[in-house]
Amino acid sequence: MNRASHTLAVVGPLDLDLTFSCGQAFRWQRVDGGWSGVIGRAEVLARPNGAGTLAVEILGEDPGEDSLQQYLRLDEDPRVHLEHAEELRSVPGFLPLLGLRLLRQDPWETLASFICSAAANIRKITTCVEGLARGAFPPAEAIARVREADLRELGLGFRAPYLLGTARAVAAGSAWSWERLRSGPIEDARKRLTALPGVGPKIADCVLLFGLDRLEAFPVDRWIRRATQELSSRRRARDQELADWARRLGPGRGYLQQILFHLRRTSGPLPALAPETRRRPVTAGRPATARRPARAR
DNA sequence: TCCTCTCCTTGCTT
DNA sequence: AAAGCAAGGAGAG
Repeated sequence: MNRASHTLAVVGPLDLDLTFSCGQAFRWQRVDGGWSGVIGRAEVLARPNGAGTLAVEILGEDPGEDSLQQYLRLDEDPRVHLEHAEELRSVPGFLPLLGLRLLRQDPWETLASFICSAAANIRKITTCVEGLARGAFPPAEAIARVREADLRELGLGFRAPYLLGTARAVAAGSAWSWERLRSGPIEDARKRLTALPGVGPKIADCVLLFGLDRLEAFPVDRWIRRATQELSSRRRARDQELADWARRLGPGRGYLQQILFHLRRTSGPLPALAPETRRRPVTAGRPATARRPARAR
C-alpha cells in the first residue's frame, strides 16, 4: 500500500473537530492527534500542525495536495461568507464557529448518506453509512445490485427502498450528469434530485450544498427551521418562507447554514435579528410595480 | 395547488 | 416502562 504525506497551507481559521463532527460528513473518526477518514480511494489522517498548516498522511491512492486542499476547502477563508451577512456577527457564539470548513464531498456519497439521514440522528446515520462502506464508498452501480433486505440488515429501515431506488436510477441514468447539476440552474438541479425516491427538498439541498459546491443552497431541517424562525421572528413560517428569508444572508448562505445548524443544536434558541432594512436590488428590466412575476410553470 | 396528518425503522433517552 | 426524539419523504385526504 502506498504511503504519502503532505503539509497543506491553511487560509483563515480551521477547527477540525467542528468540521468533522458537525453533521456534514459521517465517516470521519477522531483518532489520537487528529481525524481519519476516506477521500476517494485513500485513507487519510489529518493533524493540526500549527503555523497555519495541516499535516496530512495518506495510505492508499494519493489524491494529491490540490485535491486535498479542495476537499477540505483550505484555500478559502470561511469569513468571506460573512460579507453579505454582517448581522450574524451579533449572534452570540457564531463567530468562534467560523473555523468550520464546509467539505467538498463526493456527490453520490452525499446523496446516499443523506437518504439515510431521514428521521435519524447523526449517530444512526453514521452507523448506516459505515455499514454501506468498506473503504471507498460503493458506487451507485454496486448498491443498485443488492437486495432491499441487505440494506434493511444494515439498519436503514424504511429508507432501504429509497436508497435502492435512487441507486438504480443513478446507475441506469445514462443522462445523469453531476456536472450538469453542479453548474446548471439550481432550480433544475433541485427538480432532478427531488424526482429521486427518498429525496425531498431538504435532502436535495444537502446534496447541492455538501456534494455539488452550491453554497446558495439552504437546507431547512428541524434545527434550521427553529433557528431561522427565531432569527426572523416568524414563529409559524413555512420552510419555503424561511429559505426565502435566508437569501438576505447572501450567496454563501449555505455555508452559514452549517454553522447555524451546529450553533442551534448546541446552544439553544437564537436571538431575533433586526428586521431587514436594506433595499432589495432592482431587477433590470422589470418595473418596480410588477411585484409578483408569474411563476414558471 | 397547498396544507395537514400518518406512517415508516431503529435505537437511545427520559 | 411507555413515550419522545432524531439533518425527512411519500401518500392520502
